[in-house]
Amino acid sequence: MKIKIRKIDYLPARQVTFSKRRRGIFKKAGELSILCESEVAVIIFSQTGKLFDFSSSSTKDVIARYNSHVGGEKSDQPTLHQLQLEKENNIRLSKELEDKSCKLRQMKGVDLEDLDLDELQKLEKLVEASLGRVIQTKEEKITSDVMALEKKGAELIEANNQLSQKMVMLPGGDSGPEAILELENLNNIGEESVTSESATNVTTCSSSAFSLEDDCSDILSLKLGLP
Amino acid sequence: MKIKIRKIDYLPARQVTFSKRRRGIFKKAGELSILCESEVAVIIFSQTGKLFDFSSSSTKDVIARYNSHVGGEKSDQPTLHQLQLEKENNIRLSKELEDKSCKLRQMKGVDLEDLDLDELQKLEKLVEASLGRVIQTKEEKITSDVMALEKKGAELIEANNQLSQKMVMLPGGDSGPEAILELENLNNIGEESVTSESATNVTTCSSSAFSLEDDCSDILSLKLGLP
DNA sequence: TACTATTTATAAGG
DNA sequence: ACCTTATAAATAGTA
Repeated sequence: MKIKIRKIDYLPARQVTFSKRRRGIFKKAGELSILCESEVAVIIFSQTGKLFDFSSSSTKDVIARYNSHVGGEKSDQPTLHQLQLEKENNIRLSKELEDKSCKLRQMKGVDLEDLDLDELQKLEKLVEASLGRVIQTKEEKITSDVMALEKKGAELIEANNQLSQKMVMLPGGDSGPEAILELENLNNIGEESVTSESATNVTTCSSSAFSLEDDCSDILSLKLGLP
Repeated sequence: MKIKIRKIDYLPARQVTFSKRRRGIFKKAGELSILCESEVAVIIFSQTGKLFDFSSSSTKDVIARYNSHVGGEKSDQPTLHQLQLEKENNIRLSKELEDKSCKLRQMKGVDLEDLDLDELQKLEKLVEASLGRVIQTKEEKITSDVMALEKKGAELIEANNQLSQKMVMLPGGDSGPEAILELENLNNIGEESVTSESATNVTTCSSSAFSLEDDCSDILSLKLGLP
């Protein structure tokens, strides 16, 4: 009764064998998955194109797992779970963003209709305190900027003095005196364009609310009347 | 030598059985595909997660055929592109959130180190203006709250009067007089708990910054000494 | 589908 | 991992 493993020509016999062996394989697959705690899927298409499948869990899951193991190459398979996570993340972020926007608007003193009196008073205190800190920071900034300017001005004057001393020792050079700047000239430039090195790492917060479109050239680029 | 179909506890035996039966299934699958001219794929993940697969043609092809047979359900295919979109969306939201957080902190007067003088001055003006609006809103609120209170107080007094008039007409009822409240009593409650209907739709902005944990019971729930 | 003769798979042990 | 062997299981052919 042994048979050769080659196509069974007689159709009814083939159909019977197909059905018997198919059940046999499914049974073996189930046994394997239980005996060895493994995940198994069997997919069979009959000659007529009919689909039969068996899986210890879910054929789709096993296929997904297969794709994630095999398919670094192309296909989709970081799969639904990941997509779900991303979507949840998205929803969370949107909520946080909405919350922050709401608070920001309230800090700006708009959209206050929904606040009750107690909240309004707390908000007032908050904004008041904020204003105090801003003013204090601003004043500290002015102080330090002025000090930095004075220091640089003094250095410039010193440098200028040294330069003009060298000038007068050169033959035919009488352009020296015009290059000398006094300290007062430097200080009077004042609050318009004090930025020297502070505006470099603000890019993290591209503040469109309080624009930072100043890009004044460095005050040190003084044209000393030199070639 | 018959065995029960349940997990083999002894690891080495399990491993041996796994490999033997796996080969057995693969052999059977190959035989079936030849004998009956069918397309077969077997996918097995060992307990340790290792993948073994067999197919009469190509496991991927069989999976593709499986998906086209099963997959009218849209679940798996739109993923890759969609996942990409979700991720980009996520990144965008994160950036916006960071930006909003930064601005919010600056509005609160912290993290001002990176601002230059010009920006600080603009911020000061902004906060100043905000404070003005908050104060104005607060005062409007106080006015309208007080007016609403006065109106309700008047209505209550009117209602009370009508009730006590009915009381005196009833036999044996002398609990009437204590229920009467004067307008002054109502107004003196004042700023502690004025919220009547304004705190319902604030939930969109769960303000932890300026807490809104007031939940005072309605001022209208006056116990008139009735049964 | 059911039976049975036979082959095949495999559990246990070396 | 590979053999052996006893036994269980699968199955080809038949009714």
